[in-house]
Formats: sequence, C-alpha cells, structure tokens
Amino acid sequence: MDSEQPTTARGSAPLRADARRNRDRIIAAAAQAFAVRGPDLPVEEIARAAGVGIGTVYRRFPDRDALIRAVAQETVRSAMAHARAAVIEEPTAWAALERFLRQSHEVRLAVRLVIDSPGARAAMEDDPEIYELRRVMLDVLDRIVHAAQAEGSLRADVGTGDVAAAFLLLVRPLIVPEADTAASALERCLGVLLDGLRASAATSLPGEALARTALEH
Amino acid sequence: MDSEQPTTARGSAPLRADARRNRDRIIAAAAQAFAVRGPDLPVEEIARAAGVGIGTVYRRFPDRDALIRAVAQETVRSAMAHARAAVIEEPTAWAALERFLRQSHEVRLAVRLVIDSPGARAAMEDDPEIYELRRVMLDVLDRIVHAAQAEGSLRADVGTGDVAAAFLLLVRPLIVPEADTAASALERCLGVLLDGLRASAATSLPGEALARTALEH
Amino acid sequence: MDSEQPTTARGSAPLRADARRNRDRIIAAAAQAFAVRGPDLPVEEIARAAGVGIGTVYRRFPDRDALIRAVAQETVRSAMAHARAAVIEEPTAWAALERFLRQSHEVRLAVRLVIDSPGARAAMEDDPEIYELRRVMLDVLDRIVHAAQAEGSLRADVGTGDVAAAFLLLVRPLIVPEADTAASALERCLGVLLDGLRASAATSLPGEALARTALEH
Amino acid sequence: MDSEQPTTARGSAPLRADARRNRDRIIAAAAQAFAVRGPDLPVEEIARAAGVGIGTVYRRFPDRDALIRAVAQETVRSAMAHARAAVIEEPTAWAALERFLRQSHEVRLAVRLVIDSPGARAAMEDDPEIYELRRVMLDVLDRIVHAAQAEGSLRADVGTGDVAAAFLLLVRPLIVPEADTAASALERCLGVLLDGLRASAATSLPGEALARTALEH
DNA sequence: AATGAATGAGCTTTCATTCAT
DNA sequence: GATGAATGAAAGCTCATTCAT
Repeated sequence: MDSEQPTTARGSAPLRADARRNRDRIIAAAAQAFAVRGPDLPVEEIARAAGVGIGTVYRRFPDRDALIRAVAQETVRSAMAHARAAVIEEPTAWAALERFLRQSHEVRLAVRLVIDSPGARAAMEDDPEIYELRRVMLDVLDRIVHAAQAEGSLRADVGTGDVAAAFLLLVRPLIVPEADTAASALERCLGVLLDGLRASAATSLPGEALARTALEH
Repeated sequence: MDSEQPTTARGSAPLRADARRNRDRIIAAAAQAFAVRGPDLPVEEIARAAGVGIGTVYRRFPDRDALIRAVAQETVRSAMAHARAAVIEEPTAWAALERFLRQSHEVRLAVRLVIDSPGARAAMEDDPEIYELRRVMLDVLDRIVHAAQAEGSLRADVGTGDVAAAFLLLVRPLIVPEADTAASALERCLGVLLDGLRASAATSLPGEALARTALEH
Repeated sequence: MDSEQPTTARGSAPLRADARRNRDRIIAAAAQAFAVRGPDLPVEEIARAAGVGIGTVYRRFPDRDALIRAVAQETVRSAMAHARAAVIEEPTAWAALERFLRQSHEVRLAVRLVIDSPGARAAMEDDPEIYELRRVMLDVLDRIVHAAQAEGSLRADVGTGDVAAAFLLLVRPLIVPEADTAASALERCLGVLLDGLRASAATSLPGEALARTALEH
Repeated sequence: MDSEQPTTARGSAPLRADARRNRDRIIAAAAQAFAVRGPDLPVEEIARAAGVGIGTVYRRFPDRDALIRAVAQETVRSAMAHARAAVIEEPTAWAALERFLRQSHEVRLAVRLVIDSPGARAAMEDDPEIYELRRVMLDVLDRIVHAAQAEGSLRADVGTGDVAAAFLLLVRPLIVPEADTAASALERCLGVLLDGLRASAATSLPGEALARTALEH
C-alpha cells in the first residue's frame, strides 16, 4: 500500500532510477524543511538539504508552488493510508478517531499544507489533485465520525467539520521554547480535546454542527 | 488604563503630540495589516495603510522587527487588561478562565506575535520587554488556573502550561474556505476544549502536568 | 513642443525633481542601450548606464516591458513632432515624405519598438497607449501619402501601408562591418526607395495597395 | 550539388550514417525553429523538434554558436546554388538580379544569421567558413550587378555593396499584425526597390557607390 | 520631522552545458 | 552513441533599509 510505482505517475514515463531517487530526496528534504522553517524558505536551501543542485529541483517541479503541492500530495497520501488503517484495525470507532487525531508528525505537515496552510494557500488554488485529496481526507474522517456517533462514544452535537477543525488546531506546530515541551503539550491538549469530544462530557456548543462541506472548497 | 506614557519610554523624552499620533497610527495599521495579510507584508504597505511615509515608520522603529515587537507589546498590553478584568469581574474562576480563553479575537494577534510566531520568532529574541510581557501573561493565567482548580471546576491534572498551550492552539487563525466558518469553528472548538477541561470530564492524560515555566524562556 | 510637463503625467502627482531626473536618465540610457544591444540586455546594464541602482529602475517601471513601452512612447512622441513639423514646414508633400522617411536615429528606435519589434512584441500587447501612438503615427503618414499622391509626386499604386512598410525596412539598424558604412548605406537605400516611389518610376506592383489599416492592430 | 561530403568535414572521419542523419535533422529543426521563434529559443526546444535528446545536439555541435553557424552555412549554401542558377538560367542580368533579390524566403534566415544577426553576431566571429561564404555570396551578386549595369538595366550609380544592403533590408522579417500582410508587403517593397534600381529611375544618390568590399569584413 | 526616492542584497526562475546511465 | 538528468551561472524582480529633499 506504500511501494506503488512512481508516485505522481500520471501517464508520463516512469522516471529514470537516479531521477526518481533525487525526486524522492527533494520531497523528503522539502517536507523536513517546511516542517522546521515554514513554507517560506528559499528553494536553494531545500536543494542543498536534498544534496542536489537547485536546477534539479526546478527540473522536477516547475516552481516553488508545484513543490509544495507535491509535498502535500505525498504526505497526505500516507495520511490517508494511516487513517484507513485506523478504521480497519481499531476495534471501536472511538479508537479510530483517537488514532486519527493522534496522527504522526508527517501527517501534521500534510494537513497543514493541504487544508490549512496560510502561506502556501495560493499554491493550492485550482489544483484538482489537491481538491481531490482534501475531499478524500474528509471522507475518511466523515466515516469515522458517523461510526463513533452511532456507537455512542462521540458527542452527537458535533459534525465532521467540527472534528476536522479540531484536527486542524492540533496539526500546527506548537512553538514553545523547548521542542520536547511542544510534543508533550500537544499530546496533552489532544487528550483534553478527546475528553471534550466524548458523549459523556457534552455541554452545549454555540451554533450548528459543522458539516464536512464547510471545509470543502 | 489607556493613556499611560509612551510605550517605549526608556528614559527618552516623551514624543511630541504629532509624533505620538503617528506612532499610534502606525502600530494600529500594522496590527490590522498583520492580522489580515500575515506577518510578511512589506513595510511600505503598512506605511501606506497608516497614511504616513515609509520614512516615518523607520524614524519611529529602527527596523521591521522593532515594529513587530511594538505591535506585540501593544496588543498584549490590552490582553492583560482584559484578563485582569476577567479575574476581578467574573464570579467564578471557571468563568474567568472561559473568558480568558475566549479572548481569542484581539489576543490572537498578540499571542501569535509574542509567543508563537515562527516567522517573527527572531524579532522577539533577546527583547526583555517581551519576556516580561510573556511572564505577566502566564502570571495572570496561573492565578486563574489555580483558582479554578481550587474551586473544583478545572480538572486537577493540568497545569498552567497546559492551559496556555490550549490557548495557543485556539489563538491561531483557522484557515478554511469561509472566514465565517473559521470564526464559528473556533468558538465550537473552544467549547469542546472547555468541556474537556472540566473536572468532571477528566480521563487520564499522558505525562506530567505542564507548569507555567515550561512556556517561559 | 518638447518641454511639456512630466511626460507620462496621467493624473499621478508630478515626480519630485530628483526622481524626474532619474526617470529621464533611465529612459535615455535605455533608449541608447536598446539601440546598441537590442531589447534583450539585462536591466542592470541599463541601470548602470543610467547611473542608478537597479531598484530605481524597478521603482519607476514595474517591469522590463514597462520600461520598453516607456521608451517607445517617449521616442515616438518626438517622432510625431518631427513628422508634423515636416508636414507644416515643407513646401511639397513629397519633401515632407522624404523627410519623414529620412527620420533620425532616435525615431528609428521608436518605430522599431512600437510597430516592429520582434523581441519586444509582447511588451506592447494590450497597451492602449501604444495602440494609440501607432494609430497617430499612421495618421500622420496617411496625410502625407494622400497629399503626395494628390500633387502627383508619389506613385498612385501604393497605399499608406506600403509606405509604412518601406519605412519599417529602413528603420532597422543595418548590421555591417563598419558603422559608418551602415549609415551611408541606409541613406543610399532610402534614395533608391524614393526613386522607386516616384510616380514617374512606377511599373506594376503585385497585389493591392496596402491600406494603413493593414498595419493597425 | 547536394550530396557532398559532411559539411564540417575538416579531415575528421565521415560520420556514420545514423549520426549523419541526426546531424541533418538537427540543422533542419534548428533552421525551422530559428525562423519561427527567433534566435533565442532554448537548445532543448531544438532537440525536441529534431526528435533527439539534447545530449545528441551537444555531441554534434560543441555549443550553441556552433549550431547557429552550421545552420547559417547550410542555408547560405543553398542560397548560393539558387543565385548561381539565376545567373545561368535567366536571359537578362536584370532578371537574374530580380530573382536574386526575390530569394527572400529561404535566404532570409541564412542572411539574417550570417551577415546581419545582432544577437548571433558573436557566433560568427572568427569563423573562416562563414567569411568564405559571405565572400562567395558577394561574388555572385557582384557578377550580377556588373552584368546588369553593362546591359544598361541597372542604374550606374550603385555598387554591389548598395544592392547587397538593399538585399539586407528585404531579408529581415517584417513584423506586422498579419503574417500574410508581411509577405505581400515585402513583395511590394521589393517591387518599389526594383523600380528605384532601374537605370531609368535614377536621380542622384548621396555619397559614393558602395563597393562589395564595404560589406566584407 | 516627514517624506518618498534610491539602494542593493536576496530569492525565484531559466537555460547553456556537462555527465551519469 | 544516444539519452536525458544534473548543474550552476545569470537575469528578473522584491523589499528592508538608508538618505536626499
């Protein structure tokens, strides 16, 4: 489910081995770099981190935004895999939800870039693949939410959009003095949020439940 | 509580009335502009929005970072006022906490700039006034947290640092297709978080409670 | 007829004296540079030639094309003056035509850029001022052509478009080993062309007379 | 007159058949591409048009300029053939001259590249083969001019250099809104020029007749 | 003191050329 | 020998900052 053919294969001939290797390296370096320094760092930095010349980056990705989109796709792709695995493997919908929300660092970047990135916003405009990914992601979450409400574990007054929004809150890097602190702080905030999402904890919320459509284009 | 002396008074002579007016205008325009367009907009844009020449901006603030710091100070200053008012005016500590966390709108920019801005990070380095402000903010929150735990409304297994972290989560702008959606989504997320913070909702959280010191430098 | 107010005044406030001076310098340097090295030379070269920083060029002209357009306008403007003066001052329409075709070096550049530039083509697209100038230029020529045919000096089987085309032939720099040679070769070619344009020299030409409209957008 | 040895044969072994085929394809594609898109298009585009890899282009031609020179040679070579044919086949020297000047289409590119290209100028520097070709071309024209003057059809006050200059005027692409217009405008301009070159049309020209030597290096 | 013009470093992108496959 | 990937120098453009008016 991971080792498919050339990742962006879209009919174009599969890349030569070295090109493929470099492409992967670039995306990995970019993902890393975006995560650490935000989406505004010089492309040259990414090139250096990937150990390639800047020209190589531009041969593979027509411009900076294309690179961002590619990173987003690559990482969301794996986020999807995780999420679907969660649905299948976990015994309860609640557990799946918990796992979904606890998504890894990699997923964090993905979502940030795809759904939520302020800086990379423009990069996503009018990119059908991105829209598609967003839809797929919300689909998965939608299923989890409904199942969890059906089993009575998730409070009934939230919609898929609400949970997605909560997810978005958690997905941003929390900038605090110590990186370790950030990690555990996020873990704990997630815990609090989950406690707040339990059916048993529910007090009233303002407004209407947010449907998934609220976060689609 | 508003007409104190020139904010940056550092022993330097108080500004002439018109100079002071310009300074205020610039900060206001910058705050507005940062909120709308993010922290990356050109200084010249800020000048234009403030209705002054760019030279005037630079006469008042030695460089871009100084302006960012000033905006942060100004907004945090008012955040503090609100928070203290909350403590005094609200009948219960829980209500004060709720109000504190609900500060989102105005505080949002402040906190983003002071504690959380990745881009503006460097701007804050080694600025004693900023450290001071951060400390003050945590002080206020600390008091609220302890009081709320004392009155039994806030779960006992969270520390001031945890609440501050939760606050940080809420403080970021939520980027979704519709601006209105973002606002209500944040309101609702806050509701969920508050439900999760109630003593009654508590299940166990991973790790140790985060002390306020975890978020200080 | 030359020392009017700010040349591109379009409602925007008149430039400060130094800015105006630099603007003029830049246009002059650019005209010179374009004439010598074609329209593809680095903007930085122009800046250097004008004795200003590159930023100054970009402050005045949003991009390279805007600069080309400005040069074109500036020079065509003076071409117009010359042409109108020719109409008024010369005793016969033929003399005016001769003078028009004999246009100076400066005019050469102008026309090349406005009507004929292959490289700068895109720069002119959709620029209403350029269209306007082109129209005006053809207007002037149109009047001369008709008058010359009315007086019987210009052969009757050519249209304004034909004369304009001939003009275009002459307007390009003739690249030959010696610059002096180029100048006199052009003079002599013009002489031959004029001889061919006389009513008395006419043998038949292929196709229809070219109307001025053939060269308008 | 076509199947001579490899053009750049310089003592190096004749190319293998497939290599030769590639070489020809590349030159043809480059000629076409230069004609259509001007001399500034990327080498890679030429490679693509030729249906070969860019590496192959560089194996055949050490650099971009070598390719330009080769294109020039190839096209001038065929221009020469035409011109010589004109001399032989046409009944009068005037007819040969007319045909020579009308060569425009195919010759256009050649001459532009060889004698006249401002951009490709450097590419020609110090290339003995190019000098040779230029000389040959002027030789042919020289013979035509003298013959035409001997038969009394061509005005006596022009030299080979003058006619060559006129040729150069016609050889450039005429940039006008419609491509068709350009073609017929050039035809008509040629007609006018020819009328001006007739002995009968002659009025006086400025300066001295231009000898062929004026256009040699 | 205020203004806005000038500056130039820095980032994005292109493309001639080299080199691994 | 052919291919196309990688390279990096060069050019366009932006914007923080300085300085003349």
